[in-house]
Amino acid sequence: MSRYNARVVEPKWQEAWDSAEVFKAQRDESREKYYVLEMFPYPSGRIHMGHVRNYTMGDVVARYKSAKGFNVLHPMGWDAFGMPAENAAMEKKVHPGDWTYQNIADMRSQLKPIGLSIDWSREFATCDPEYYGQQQAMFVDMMEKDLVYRKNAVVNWDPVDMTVLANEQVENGRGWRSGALVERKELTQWFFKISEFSEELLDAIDGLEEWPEKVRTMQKNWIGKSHGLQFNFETVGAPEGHEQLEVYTTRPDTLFGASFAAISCDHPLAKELEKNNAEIAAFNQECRQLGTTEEALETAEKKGFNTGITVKHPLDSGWELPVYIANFVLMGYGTGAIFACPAHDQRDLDFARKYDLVVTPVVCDEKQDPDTFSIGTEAYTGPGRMINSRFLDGMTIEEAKLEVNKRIEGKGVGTAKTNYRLRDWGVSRQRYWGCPIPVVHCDDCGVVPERKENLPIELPKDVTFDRPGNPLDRHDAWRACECPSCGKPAQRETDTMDTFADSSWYFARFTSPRAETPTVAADAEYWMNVDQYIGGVEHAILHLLYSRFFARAMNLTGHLPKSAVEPFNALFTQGMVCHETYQGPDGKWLTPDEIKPVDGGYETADGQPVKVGPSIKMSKSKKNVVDPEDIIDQYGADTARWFVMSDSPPERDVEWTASGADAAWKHLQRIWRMTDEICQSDDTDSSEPKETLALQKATHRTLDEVTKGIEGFAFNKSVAALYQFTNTVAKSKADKASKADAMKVMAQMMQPMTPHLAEEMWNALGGEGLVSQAEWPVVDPDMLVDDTVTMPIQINGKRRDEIEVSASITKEELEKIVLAHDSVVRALDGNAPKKLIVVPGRIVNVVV
RNA sequence: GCCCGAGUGGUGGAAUUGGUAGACACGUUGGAUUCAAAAUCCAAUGCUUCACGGCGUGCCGGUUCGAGUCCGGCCUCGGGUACCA
Repeated sequence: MSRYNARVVEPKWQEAWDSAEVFKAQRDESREKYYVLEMFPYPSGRIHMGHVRNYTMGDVVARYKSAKGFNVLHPMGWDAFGMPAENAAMEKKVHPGDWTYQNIADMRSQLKPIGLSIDWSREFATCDPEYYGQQQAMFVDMMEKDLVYRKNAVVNWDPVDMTVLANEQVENGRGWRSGALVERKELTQWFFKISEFSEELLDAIDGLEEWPEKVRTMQKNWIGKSHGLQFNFETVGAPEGHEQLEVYTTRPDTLFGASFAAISCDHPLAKELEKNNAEIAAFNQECRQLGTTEEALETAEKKGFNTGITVKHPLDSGWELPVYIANFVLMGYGTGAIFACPAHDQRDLDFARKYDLVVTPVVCDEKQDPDTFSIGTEAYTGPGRMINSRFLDGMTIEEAKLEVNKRIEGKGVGTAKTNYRLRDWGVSRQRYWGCPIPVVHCDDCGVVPERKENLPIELPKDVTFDRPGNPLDRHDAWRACECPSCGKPAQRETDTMDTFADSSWYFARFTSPRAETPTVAADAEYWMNVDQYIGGVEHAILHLLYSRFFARAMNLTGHLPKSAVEPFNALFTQGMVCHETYQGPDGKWLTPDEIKPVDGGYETADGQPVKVGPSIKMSKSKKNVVDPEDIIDQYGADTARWFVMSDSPPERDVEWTASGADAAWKHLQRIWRMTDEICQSDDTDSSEPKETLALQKATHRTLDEVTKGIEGFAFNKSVAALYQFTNTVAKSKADKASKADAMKVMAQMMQPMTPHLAEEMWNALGGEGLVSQAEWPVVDPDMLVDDTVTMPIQINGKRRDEIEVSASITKEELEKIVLAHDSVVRALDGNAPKKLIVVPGRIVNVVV
C-alpha cells in the first residue's frame, strides 16, 4: 500500500498546473467570465492563518466556478504602502522599499505552496511606480473633474518629535515614541469630494443585493442621512462678526425644550473668544487634547464652559439661552454648534444635570400623564405628543417638526436641510512611504497639477529615517522642479496619499495590470465587476465605501464603464482565525511551541505552570500564532486548507487547534487509503444492484449538498457532507467499479478544497487529464428522491414518537395512521383531539 | 459614547418559510487488532432520574398547536469609529 506523502505530491501537481498554465486568465468574449477576488494582503513579512483561510475560501470559489465552465480571473497583489515600512526603517535602518519588496518575496514563497489557483502573471504591488504612477494620473484627472480640493484640517501633532502622528500612534493622549502630550494642529490638506456622492452612495446600497445585510446597514448609518433644520440664533454679547450663531438640529420639534446652546472648541466663535480670555483659552486647550478620534471625543467626560454669551430663542425674542463651549460638539458635523434639549437627548441631559441647567420635557409618552410627566436621569427619546410647547401642544413629533420648520423659514432665519454624517475624504499624509500627490507649488501659478508625461513622480531612493518627520520635506533636490504651467522653478508637494487610495482601485487594475493607462476599456468591460469579493468585516465601511467612490470617480474620468460604478457584485466577509493564549508564571506570553500538554493543562519546557487564556485573533503581540509554513511542512497544504474550511462557518471566527489539524490530516490519509485499496483490489465480482444504487444515490445526495454548500458560502457544510460520504463509501458493499466511480466524484468534489489530493486520486482512478480542469459533475434529481419519509409525532408540541410513511401519502391517510398510533391513542385516552396539525413531509402535532 | 454583529453539549459547530435541537467532527469511555505501542476498525456519549419522566440553544418576559429561529427588555464578547491595514 502506498502512503500519501504531501511533501512529494503537492509540488508535483503545482508544477503540472504551472506548466499547463491552468490558472492563466485570458479575455475571451465567447466565454462567460467570473472574477473572484480576496482582499489583497499587506506585506508584513509572514503569511498567517487568516491569510490561508481567506485565500482558500476564494480558491474554493475560483476552482468551483472554473469547473462550472466559467472563464475565471483570480489574481493576487500587495497593498504595499503604509506606516509599518517606515517604522521598520527607523528601527532596523532599512529602506522602506527594500523592506517591503523583501517581505513580498518572502510572503509569495509562503503563499505558493498553498496551491492556490492564482494567475500570478497579473501580480503587482501598489508601491510599484507602474501602479502608483497610474494612480497619480487619475489624481490629475480627478482634479480636472473638480473631485479634489484643499482645505484646513486638524492632525495629531507630536511637539517633541515635530511630526504628525496617526491615531494608532497616540496612546492615552501621548505620542507613542516621545511620550509627549499630543496637540491638535491645523494643516492645509488634500481632500476627495466623496460627500458629493452621499446621496448616490446611499441610494445604491439597496442594489447591493449580494452584500451582507450588516455591511449595508453599517454603510447606511455611516453616510448618516438626516433631515433637520438649520437656523440662526441672534447672539447677545458676542464679539463683532458673531451676531449670528448658526446651528443644525434633527429635532426642531423640541425647540421649546431648549435650555442651552453649545459650540465646538474649534468653532470660529470659540477661537475668537479665547484670544481675550485666558480661561476660555485654557478650556479650549483642554478640549483639544482629547485627540481627533470620534471615540475619544464621545467617551470623554462631558465638559463645558459658560461663555457668558447668550442667544435669543428664534420663536421668542424675550427668551435667552446660555452659550457653552462643550467638548462633545464636533466641528466636522453640521455647523459645529447645537441647541440642546436635555429632556430628549441623553448627552444633553447629562450635561444639563452637571451644570444645573433647565430640563423641560416637551414630548410626552402617550402612556404617561402629561401633567406629571418628568425627566429623571434618563432622557425620553421615544414617540409621543408635544407638551409645554405653546402652539405645538398636542401635535405629534412629525407635525411639530413641520410646524417649526415652517415658522422658522417664514421668519427668514433658517431653512429645512438634509445633512449627511459622511465627511470628505482627507487623503494627505505627511509621510514618505506612499503615493506622492502629483502637484507642484509655484509662486506665480499657485497649485498646479503635474503634466501626465512627467508621471510617475517617483519617490526618491536616497532618504534617511534617522530623525522623525517626512523625509520628502527635507529632500531639496527632489522637491525642486519646474512649474508645469509657466516653467519657472517650483516645489513639489510633499504629502503622499492615504493608502486607502491604493486599495480603492487595485481590483480594476488587475483587469489590465501592465497597461500604460490606469485601465484598458476592453479589459475592464469584460472582466469587471468583481463577481465575488472576499475579505474581513473590519473593512465593512472605509475600504468598501472608498472603493465605491473611486469606481464612480473612475467612471467620470473615463477609466471604468458606467456598469462598474458598483465594483463588487457579491461580498462575503469572513471571520478571523483565533487561538488560545498562553502565559508563563512571569506573565510573559508564550507561543504554542513553547508549551507542552500535561494533565488537564500545559507547562513550559522547564516545567513551569502555564496559564491558558481565551481564544482570540492570532497576533504577534500575544504570541498565539501558528505559522502556516510549519503546518504545511508537517501535514501539507491540503490539510491546512481542509482544516480552515471545516467546522466553523466562514463568516464566523475559527479556532485553530492542534488536534483539529491532526484530525484533518487523518481524514485525508483515510481517503487516500480508501482510494488506494480500491485501485489495488483485484475483486472482479459484481455486487447486488441495490448496493450500487444505494452508493449512487449517496453520491448524488452528497454532490447536491457539497454544491449547495459552496454556492451558499457554507464550506463547513460541504466538508461535513464529504465526511459523511467517506463513511458511506467505506461501509458500502458495492463492487469495485461502483466504488471507483464514487471515489472519482469524491475527487471532483474535493478538488476545490484539497486540490493536490484530488489530483492524486483522479490520476490513480484513471481520470482523464487534470481534475482541476474537469467539469463539475451534474446532480441527477431522480437520485435525490426517497420513497419513504420519517415523520415525528408531537403531542402538545413535544415529540413523542416517529413514524415512517410513504413520501406520497395523502393528508387524510396520514391523519388516520397518526390517530391510530399507540402513543396518540394513549395520550387521547378516549377523547377526541382538540386540534390536529399536519405539515406534509415535516411533522404532525396532536393537541389534546 | 455611537453604529454593526455574535452567544447552541466537555469542544468546534448543524438545524428550509417558526416544525424531530445537537448533523458532521474533535475529545472522552469501552471493545477489536497488537508481544506492546502507534496507526486502524467497531460501539457509546446533552444534563438529570432506578425508572416513568423532567430539564435543556447567554439572561428575563411575550406571541404560537409548536420558538435556537419571531417580538420587547437586558448581559457578555467581538468589529468599526474617518491617519492601523
